[in-house]
Amino acid sequence: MSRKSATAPLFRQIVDDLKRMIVDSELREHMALPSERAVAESHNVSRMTARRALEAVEAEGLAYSKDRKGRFVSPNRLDYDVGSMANFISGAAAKGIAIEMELLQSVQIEAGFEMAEILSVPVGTQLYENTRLFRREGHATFLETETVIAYRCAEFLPNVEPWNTEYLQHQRYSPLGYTADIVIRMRTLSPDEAEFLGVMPYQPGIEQEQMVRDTLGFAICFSRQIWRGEMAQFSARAIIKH
Amino acid sequence: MSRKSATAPLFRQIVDDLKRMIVDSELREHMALPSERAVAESHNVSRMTARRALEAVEAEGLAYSKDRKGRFVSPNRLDYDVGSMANFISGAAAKGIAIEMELLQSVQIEAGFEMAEILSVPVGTQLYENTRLFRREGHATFLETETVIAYRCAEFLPNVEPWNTEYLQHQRYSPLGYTADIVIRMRTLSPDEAEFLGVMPYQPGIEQEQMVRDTLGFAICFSRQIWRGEMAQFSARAIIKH
DNA sequence: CACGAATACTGGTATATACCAATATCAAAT
DNA sequence: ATTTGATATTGGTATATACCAGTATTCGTG
Repeated sequence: MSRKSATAPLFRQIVDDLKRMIVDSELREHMALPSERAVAESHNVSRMTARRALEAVEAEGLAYSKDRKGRFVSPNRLDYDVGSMANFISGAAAKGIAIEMELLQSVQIEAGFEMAEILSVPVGTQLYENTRLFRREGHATFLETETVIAYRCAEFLPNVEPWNTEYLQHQRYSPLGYTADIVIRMRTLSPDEAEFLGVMPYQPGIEQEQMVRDTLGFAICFSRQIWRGEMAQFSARAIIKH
Repeated sequence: MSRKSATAPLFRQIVDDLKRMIVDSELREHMALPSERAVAESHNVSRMTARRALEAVEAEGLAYSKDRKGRFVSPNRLDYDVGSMANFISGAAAKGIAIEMELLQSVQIEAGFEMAEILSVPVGTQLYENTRLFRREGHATFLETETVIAYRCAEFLPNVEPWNTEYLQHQRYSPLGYTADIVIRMRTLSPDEAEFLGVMPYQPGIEQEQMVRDTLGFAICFSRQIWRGEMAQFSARAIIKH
């Protein structure tokens, strides 16, 4: 209401110009946007105003920034089908999308209070914690931390030494489950997460939690993903309960 | 990396102060945060720096702003269980959460190219389009636009005159379906949407699309929700396909 | 040619200032 | 008691300036 009667703010006009350049494909994926100073000069505004425009484009998910390097056009979203997460990577491959997975850390820990609560196990239970970074065409997309109950791991994979790093780099435990309770919400990235994902800290992203259970409903593992907001898209099929 | 070795930026320290005030419950839901000028004075910084801090708190979803009124503490998230959306309102009521639904618009239109594509019907097919605003304790939370194929509506509700506004105000067509294909992603709010939701335009929010089908897989209706980002939380149960 | 230093450029932070338009408050006039 | 109008406060926009710390390039030296 109200202000829309007046002319649009200067920086919004610049945003529109920049967006037009992107949708018209003058600028392609991962190409650099003009710098703050360049926009300031070309549009005859102060650098702060140019900055606001570029930040707005970033906030809309059309661009991402690398500290002191510049701003770049965001690639298309990556769809994550929560119903076929067991073969997420091969599913994407079938659509011609190559997903790279990097194992960042794999440690054995004891359940603290919070994780014991989540997994319904006693405090001190042995757990495996695996952190993986997923990229698409070299572009970091989301980060996953998976927490598996150790003895359940042996139960499902009797032939595999669970501490086999080679194995962990190519497989995930999630496929072992039968149901997954999923929660999706928006939140800002911590500085640590932002660093791995190559974005500025405190940018909004999307968090997805999965509680994976067996057919009897007993917990197997819990995983938490944090996605770059502009890259995330989740799809699912729900059976409507009447 | 890099900068974290140095001391944190001034505005981040202020953000931490404000966040502490919120989590320590010095400030409760919907209470006003200190104004930009007040923060500037109390922390001995320029107004622009105070503003950056308050905007960051807003970006993190802990506060929302009303133009020229101030910034206020965000309420808790509202969970939307996509598996029981047929009785979303009564489900929330069972948890002690009162959801108010307001019918903003209800029109009969003909399918354009895009919607015809989505619903797999010929261009020109009669459709009902209903727009509803959902609030919790008077606080706008999400906006829904539902597009129903008119003749399917009569099929499922033979006893109800579909153009009965009274009915539309209290019921939704979605429950008529059996499966729903759901897509969730983050995007910024258009100025129109922002106005209905009472937030500043171009703030990030979460969009949820639902394609509701009958048991044979034929389309019944398509609905699109846009949520205030800090209010949104989606939960679902997936059956893992092997 | 290879290396390293100087240089230009980038975004991030921070201040000071100015004006606008919407809102809220409160006192004066009716 | 109600309306009106002045005033203070709010966030939104915009400029000009300054400095910092990484990054990329270039150019001269060995």
